[in-house]
Amino acid sequence: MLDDRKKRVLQAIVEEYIKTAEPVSSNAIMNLEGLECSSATIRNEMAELEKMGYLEKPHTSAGRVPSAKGYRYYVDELLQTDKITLDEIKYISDKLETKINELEEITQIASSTISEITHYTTVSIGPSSDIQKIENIKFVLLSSRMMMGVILTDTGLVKETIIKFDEDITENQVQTLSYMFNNKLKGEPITKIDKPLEKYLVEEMRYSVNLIKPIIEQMKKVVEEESIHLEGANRLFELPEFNSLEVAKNFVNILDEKELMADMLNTGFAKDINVYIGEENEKEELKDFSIVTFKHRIGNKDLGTIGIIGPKRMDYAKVISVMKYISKKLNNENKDEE
Amino acid sequence: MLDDRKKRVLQAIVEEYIKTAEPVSSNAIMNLEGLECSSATIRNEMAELEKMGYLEKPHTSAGRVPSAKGYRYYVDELLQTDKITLDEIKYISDKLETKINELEEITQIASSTISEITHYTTVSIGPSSDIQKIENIKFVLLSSRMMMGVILTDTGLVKETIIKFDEDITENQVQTLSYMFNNKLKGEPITKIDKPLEKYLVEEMRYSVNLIKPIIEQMKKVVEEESIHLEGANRLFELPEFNSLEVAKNFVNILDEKELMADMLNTGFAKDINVYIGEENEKEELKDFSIVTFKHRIGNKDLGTIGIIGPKRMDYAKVISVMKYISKKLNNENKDEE
DNA sequence: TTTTAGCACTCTTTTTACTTGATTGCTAAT
DNA sequence: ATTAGCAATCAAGTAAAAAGAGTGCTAAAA
Repeated sequence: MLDDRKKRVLQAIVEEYIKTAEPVSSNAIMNLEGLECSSATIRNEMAELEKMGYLEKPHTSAGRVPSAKGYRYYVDELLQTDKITLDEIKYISDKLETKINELEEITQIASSTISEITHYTTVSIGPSSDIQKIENIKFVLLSSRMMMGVILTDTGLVKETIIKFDEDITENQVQTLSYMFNNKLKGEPITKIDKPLEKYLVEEMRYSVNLIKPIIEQMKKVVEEESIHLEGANRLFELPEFNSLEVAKNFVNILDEKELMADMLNTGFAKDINVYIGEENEKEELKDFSIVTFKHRIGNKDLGTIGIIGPKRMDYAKVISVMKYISKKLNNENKDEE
Repeated sequence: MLDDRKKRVLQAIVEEYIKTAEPVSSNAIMNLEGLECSSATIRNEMAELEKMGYLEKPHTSAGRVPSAKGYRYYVDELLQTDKITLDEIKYISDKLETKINELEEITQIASSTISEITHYTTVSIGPSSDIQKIENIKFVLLSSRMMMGVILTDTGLVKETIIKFDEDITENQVQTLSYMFNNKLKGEPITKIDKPLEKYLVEEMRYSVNLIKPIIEQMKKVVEEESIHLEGANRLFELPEFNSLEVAKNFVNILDEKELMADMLNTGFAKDINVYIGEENEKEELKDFSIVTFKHRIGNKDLGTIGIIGPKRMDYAKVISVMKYISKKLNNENKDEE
């Protein structure tokens, strides 16, 4: 265990480094609250913290930088999650009060708000398809060979897609299809829309394959589609660590690989807010970054997951404070919706 | 006017510079076809071309680089638009033959194909809303206070949106609304969905404002929404000019400002393919880049506009060749759709 | 025993000077 | 009109030197 002064030194170094991105010297943090002693004393503490693995030295004559272990300790033990100003509270409230028509919009609004306040990049993704159940399916005839399929899920999400046929269809057929699909699928998980269902409908129920096949194919596609939303990709370029072109390129590549991100955000979590610091990320490409994931919900209705990507020296306190506030806000505002 | 050898020298320099991104020396282009003379002779021609404003020198002991005027002359007079290989033709054909469900998809497929072949970034945008007419409007009840509105336009586009109400609505009301909106709007430009219409429906036709207002608001929003699609944002980072962080940051900022791009692509064009070289771009932010816009269509059905963003030394010949081929292909393949 | 002042030592960063190499522009010969 | 030859120019690369920041250790003070 760390004694109180060591904790204070570690905290000061992490916070200073988050602010400046420069290795922190003993001079820089002396005389901070709780550290009213000489730089020599602090140097001694720093040397010990380094020996214990919480700090690192880029080279002999530089200051100290937190190690992954150091950040981890900071996040787990030292972090204060009320680092949010009145202005920020006002800003978030305003944003969340915008009139919302689709639940997906909440995720996007939350996502962009977080990006704006923290100045990091955010990625958001809807609730994963395996947990969603079908509440209602509708088909609408649009023109002689085209109809629209709409799925309403129990999480309040609406997924729609256009389906084209190679032959003309009638309003009557559409009605029958609506009725039949509803009957068959209401209450089932959306992943039920799949090949076996197609087979069943064609072979057992004797529906025309020309009709069923395009429907299943297209609906399956839309159901599986992860709609990934990115916010503030340019923000990270303001950070000094992005002065290395190496890192910058790396980052742009990460953003381009959407599956990677979707993967990240869908990994099973113990808690609603999870922090992955540098090397803790499973993916090699992410080891220079930290990621905080935030599964947000109203009541027990899963709305999706938001991921914040920033440098390892991300302002964890700010990020987590904002998330907690949004979470609270969502659940107060919308209590009546439950 | 430039004499033949000057044209040849200018062309050689532009093409060499496009290939290498290094200032071109007199040595590098001598002995190319049509330039069988000494480097001294070429130096004389280069000096003259510089005096006329077609070339520039980064510094005394460097080779020459084309000026904006040089590129412009090259694009207008020297460019050959059949610079497309058999492999590329095959690749494009394959891509365009994918089964397509929505017209919007064509634009995206064309856009990504162009990006893949040229290695530049592309931005695409659907047809501008002022030219589209309403072919059909449908409303579908989703749940007691929620319905979906679907607009089918004459360009084959489908725009849909979710509309929420503060009070319960019945299947009957939805039917009436469907009928009425269709009656009123069929054949009208989609921009007709606007405040005045709301006013008319509420005040003259005596519809409930609680019903009409959310509909108009939401439909107006979805109609005005420009869906911008980006492809290959990371490709530009392979180019040597992106080794300057300055330029890289600038580029990421451009990508983030979607309105800027939409603006660019919607600016009135004389021709279907337009080239804007560096400073010719109206927006300050774009002066280090060149942009080629491509308005593509099937018959006279406007499908949208694709913009290619690349460095000033973009391979104009390749880009324009690909566009012309796609344009031809679209109109042959889909002739029967007309 | 803990804290602190003092100072030599280390290593990066910045500065300066020097060398190399590519390319031009000019002159004079072809 | 073309070309060979060569001095002049300037970026880019290399090496050495100086400056600066921060530590770690020692010995004295609290």
